[in-house]
Amino acid sequence: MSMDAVFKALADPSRRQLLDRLFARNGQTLNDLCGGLEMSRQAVTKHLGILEEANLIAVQWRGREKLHYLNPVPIFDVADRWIGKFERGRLRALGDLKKNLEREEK
Amino acid sequence: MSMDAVFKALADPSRRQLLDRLFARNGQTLNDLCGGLEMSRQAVTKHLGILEEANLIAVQWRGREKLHYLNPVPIFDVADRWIGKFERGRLRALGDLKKNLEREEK
DNA sequence: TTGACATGCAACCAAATGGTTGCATATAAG
DNA sequence: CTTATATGCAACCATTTGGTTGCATGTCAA
Repeated sequence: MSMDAVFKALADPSRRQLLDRLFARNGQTLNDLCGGLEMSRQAVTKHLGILEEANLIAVQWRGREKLHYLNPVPIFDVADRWIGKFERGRLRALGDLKKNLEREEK
Repeated sequence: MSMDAVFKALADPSRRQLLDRLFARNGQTLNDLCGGLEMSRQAVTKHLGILEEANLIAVQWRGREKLHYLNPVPIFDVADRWIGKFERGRLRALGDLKKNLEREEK
């Protein structure tokens, strides 16, 4: 459950779209998730594999159907551990930038 | 200032490392940022270009030196607009998953 | 049992990515 | 002016990535 895998998984718009679809309706099958998309089923399979690898979706077999469930915990972790740091530094960094630009204008 | 560019920029560990370095000390030159790294200056230049493209760093010329400043605003935006949605759905999704697993155990 | 359906696996391909090297340009310093 | 320093630009290269197609496997239903 490396953070790098999560970042990489989120980097692709198709994968973010799949997460969006699962967010809208959880527990969809592979075929469900393929519906209306322009890529082939195999392309979706690969994307889902990468999301699964990053632990962003959990999978459950029901007979011949594979149900996909959104797991937003890694997203939460990334936001908390990594993005949170930058948010905390946000005002400071903007302050530096502003100060520097002001210095430059003199 | 597309969100896709931000996601893509954050996907690479070298670029996240560069942001970390700027977070530690803001306003470094290209040469500063190259120090101690294993890649060539040109590789760093390319990474900085991508970060700049994503508006994650702001640049300021001082003579022949290019100063780089961290801009965490796009990170904040991504966390707010996109990740925030999933955080809000976090408990719900986990509830679904748990409920489903329980159903399965019966 | 047989056929339809849901998914997996593997080979292959084009394009994007991350990196290098060599050379050019502009600014600072002696 | 000359030289060293800081950066940019462009060509090139190997690997990864996102996608395809074809075929195999497993499960449900008639």
